[in-house]
Amino acid sequence: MTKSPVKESRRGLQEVSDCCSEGLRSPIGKPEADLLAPILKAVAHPARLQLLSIIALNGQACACDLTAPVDLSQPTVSHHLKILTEAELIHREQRGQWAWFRINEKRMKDISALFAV
Amino acid sequence: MTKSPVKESRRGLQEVSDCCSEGLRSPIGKPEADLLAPILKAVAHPARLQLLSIIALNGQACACDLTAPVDLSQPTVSHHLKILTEAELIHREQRGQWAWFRINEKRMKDISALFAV
DNA sequence: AGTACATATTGACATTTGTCAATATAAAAC
DNA sequence: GTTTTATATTGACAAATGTCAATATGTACT
Repeated sequence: MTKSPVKESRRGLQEVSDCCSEGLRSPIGKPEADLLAPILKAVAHPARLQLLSIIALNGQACACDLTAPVDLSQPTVSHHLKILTEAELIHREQRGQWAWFRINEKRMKDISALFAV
Repeated sequence: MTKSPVKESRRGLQEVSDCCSEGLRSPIGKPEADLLAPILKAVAHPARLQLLSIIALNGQACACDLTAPVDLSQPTVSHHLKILTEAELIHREQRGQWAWFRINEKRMKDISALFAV
């Protein structure tokens, strides 16, 4: 066995807390910054903040209930949910014809820790 | 006295914790989201994360020491520092010909609290 | 007032982002 | 299998963002 290809390719946005457990006070180099920025970018949009809030508030939420409150078209909301999902800020689960979303608590904790004093 | 014009106009990015002290679990409406998003946007960039980290790490930092580590041109770094300053994530202070920056601890706490479980 | 140094602004440009209408796909119900 | 309902994808477009070279402004020292 020469190399573990799976673990290597699977890193991506995976383990934020691995790099920056001491928050901004531990040095953030370019690699760490490139890992963190897309996650924060995903959260840095008014509609996506609202979506996160609704999902967090109810523990879970169906996509069908997420279009009205943000006052955007269905495709646009679907797009925002995809961005949140790909940043692993939320989990997606198919139930029948509905898509249900839950908060990824770990990611929230990671972000919170990053800015903790 | 009919209205307080100063307080009204001065709100802007000012008091984040006023709206969202219970984090994502308290409902975030459009007004709150529009208040928060620009602040998070300011932080959601690799170079700006690195800048924040360096400033936080040293307690303070001179602009003159911030160009080299992020490997960008002087105008670009100046631009990023302006964005961080306008989002009130850092404080700017002129000392002679140098610009010094300090972290705005309150803002960090606010962001941290927003994502706290 | 003239020079040297630190930082900011301007203008230009390529890239990315947010949005929707139209369409496609998936899942259930009939 | 056809129809309905929920969600995703595509394609197009305007707007915002990140970057730099060139230039301007500010601050101190002679």
